[in-house]
Amino acid sequence: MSPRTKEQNEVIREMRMTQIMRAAAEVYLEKGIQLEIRDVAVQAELGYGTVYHYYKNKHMLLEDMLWDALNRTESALFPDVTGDGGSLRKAESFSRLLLRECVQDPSVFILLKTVADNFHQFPGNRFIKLYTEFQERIYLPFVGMIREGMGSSSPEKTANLVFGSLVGYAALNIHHNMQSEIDAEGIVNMIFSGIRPRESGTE
Amino acid sequence: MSPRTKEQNEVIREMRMTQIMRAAAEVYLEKGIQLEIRDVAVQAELGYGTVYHYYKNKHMLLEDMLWDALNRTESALFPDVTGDGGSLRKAESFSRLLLRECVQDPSVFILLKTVADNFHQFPGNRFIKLYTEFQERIYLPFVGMIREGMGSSSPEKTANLVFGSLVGYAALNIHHNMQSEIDAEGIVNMIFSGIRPRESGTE
Amino acid sequence: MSPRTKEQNEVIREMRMTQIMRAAAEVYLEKGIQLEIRDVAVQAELGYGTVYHYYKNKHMLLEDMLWDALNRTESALFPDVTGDGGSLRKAESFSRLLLRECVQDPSVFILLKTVADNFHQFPGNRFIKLYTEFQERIYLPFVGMIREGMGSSSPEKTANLVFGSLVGYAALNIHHNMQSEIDAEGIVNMIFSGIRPRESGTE
Amino acid sequence: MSPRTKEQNEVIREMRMTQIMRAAAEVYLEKGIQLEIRDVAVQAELGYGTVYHYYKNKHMLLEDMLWDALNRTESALFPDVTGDGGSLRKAESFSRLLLRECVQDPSVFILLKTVADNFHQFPGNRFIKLYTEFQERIYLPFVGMIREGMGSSSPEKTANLVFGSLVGYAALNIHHNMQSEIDAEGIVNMIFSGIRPRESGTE
DNA sequence: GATGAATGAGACTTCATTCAT
DNA sequence: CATGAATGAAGTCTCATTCAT
Repeated sequence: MSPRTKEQNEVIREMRMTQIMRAAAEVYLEKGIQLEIRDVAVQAELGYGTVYHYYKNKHMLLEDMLWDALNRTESALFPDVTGDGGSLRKAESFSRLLLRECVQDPSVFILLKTVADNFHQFPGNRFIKLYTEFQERIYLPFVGMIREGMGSSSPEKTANLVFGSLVGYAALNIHHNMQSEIDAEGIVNMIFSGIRPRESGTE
Repeated sequence: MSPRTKEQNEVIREMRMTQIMRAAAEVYLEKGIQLEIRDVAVQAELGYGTVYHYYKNKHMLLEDMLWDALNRTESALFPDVTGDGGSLRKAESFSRLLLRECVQDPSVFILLKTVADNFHQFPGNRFIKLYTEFQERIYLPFVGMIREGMGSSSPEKTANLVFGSLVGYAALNIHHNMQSEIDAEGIVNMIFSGIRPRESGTE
Repeated sequence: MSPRTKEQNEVIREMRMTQIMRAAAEVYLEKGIQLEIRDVAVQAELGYGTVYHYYKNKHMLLEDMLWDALNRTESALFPDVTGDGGSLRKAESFSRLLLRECVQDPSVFILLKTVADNFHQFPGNRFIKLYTEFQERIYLPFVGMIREGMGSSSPEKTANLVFGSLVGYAALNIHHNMQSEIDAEGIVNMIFSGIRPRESGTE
Repeated sequence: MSPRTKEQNEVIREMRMTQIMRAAAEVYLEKGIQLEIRDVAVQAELGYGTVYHYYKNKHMLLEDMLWDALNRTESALFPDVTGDGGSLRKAESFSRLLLRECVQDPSVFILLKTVADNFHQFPGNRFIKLYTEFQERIYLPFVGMIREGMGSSSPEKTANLVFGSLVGYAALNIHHNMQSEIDAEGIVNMIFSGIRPRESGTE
């Protein structure tokens, strides 16, 4: 009866959802949590009914977008990070990659900012699971690197400091349309030269 | 003739408006731009009609709150900053004070975050004037200190870096209810040790 | 205890109420039924609390204003009208005076227009009494003049025709700020030359 | 691809908007400018959300209703008017048609009354354009007929007189639920016999 | 799968009115 | 008497969501 096979439909489905999430991220960048489904539909060049065809409601869409971003963040970070070198080097590399992802992928930026802001202004506790997973899959590994690399007594504080700075810096540039100016190398060097333990001896 | 004198009324007005702005800042911290006038009224322990007695609408209230914060920020920074010492010292001092204001005064935090985010998610261009004044009265002086202190070729980039980091760090802590953990001294030292030009000579 | 005698207070009271009604008429001319008590207060150069000191609510104020206008209309018309001459002459004279009152006294105009519009858009049936009295004291006498003057089979229809025309003409001019252009003589002549029974034969 | 074609949707839109405007005119007749969107929706047998689906707000709805009435007024008048006969005959015919339209089509009546009242009580200057067009398309042609027909030195005054009278007469009858009594022939004869220049000589 | 017509919950805002001073 | 601070009922409007096609 159907002129399309199941597989074809599956492909369309996949495509549409990606298209919608991408649009949502772009609109979110502009309007924040106040984004309207209608805006998303316009941005995606779809009717707004179509958005509802794929997402039961606004929050499911945002949630899906953020889960997707979490997955992509993880894949972007870990192949490269888990490598050689001292742990602090890893943390630096991790930070650099994070920043680069932010610039390239709006939804990754949104994820990080949203986590940094503790999902304030997101209603309900729909996002607790997402937050927990972010902690486990992204934040705690990062804290680990810092701990190992510095022997710091409170690696969480340091991690927060780095994480907050990175996200704040990214936000400032992105919201002022200066993505291109973001100097991942520079800021990461700065931050880490600031936190790196004073080399003993000759100072 | 008049039951209350003009002065008495003026005092009441002043008081109420401050009370309302304070309440608004607190609610904003929790709900962001989605704050409802009803919440503000509840927080201020007033009927919501009273809020409308003083502010024509939500945005006028927020605007007034931010102007007020701008004034307080300025007064908090400059008496102390314009002092002795090298310019970089001044910039450090400035940063430290900024962070402390953020912690003590929610509306200052909101101002800084809002400026950093370029008023994205604030509708219309009601806030251009505020932004311009912030630039003139807070940001440019800060850029000046950096320029003098570092001879950097792009003090703006450095200022953005510092400013973004400070605000990002503050946001992360405030939104996770860790104001008390904010280590103004620590983060400012870190940032400035990161940007301070390498001392030539013996290193 | 009171520094003013009862009489003095009575005088003030009288004065204030007139002042308020006058202001109300002026505002009504501009904003219609949507007039706000605050506007009236501004126009009367009083605090809006003061208006409420004299009038329990908006509708009582309007009602009082219209009753007042009714009384003034009656006194303006009848001394002069009940005179000599044929009844049609009286009706003409009546019409002319009516129009002149309209121009000089906004609240008379409002009364006539409101009656012509059957108090549509006035809520409730607060105004039935006023309407009835208007009929008895102004409209029916006028119908009587027409009946006598024309021997018409339906003097009401003719009266409506005249009354509607007068009010419509007045409204058009007043709302276009052309009170000064109102040519009472002209329009009344026109209307009455139109309704006057054709004089037969020898003229 | 599309479930309903663009054309189908266009037809629905057109229908609904007409339905809503018609309902609005009916409600306006009863409540005037104080009409509520809810009443309009009830009258149109639609949810009030649907009204907002088509009209951004109350004033846009009224504006559209009046533009529509202007167009219909024009089409009703001119095919028949631009005909044979002396200009005064045309003006009479024009007046008769105008009055008939008023009776049959509430929104035409509202348009004429609103214009006569110079949009007093309509807020803002949203309606200037409409007023101007009314002048050009309806009023000035009418003034022209009068000028030609009478050689009057001030055809505008005469036109105002006629127009004001017609609208006032219509208003009185309509607001007293006496549409059926409106005697277009009669009042038009009356008015024009009143303004027609006395035939010199032989009468 | 794709769409926009239809809808009402709920937020926003106005403004009449009360009342303490 | 005179006033404006305070208030919430009631209207305006937005926007997420449902659903017929």
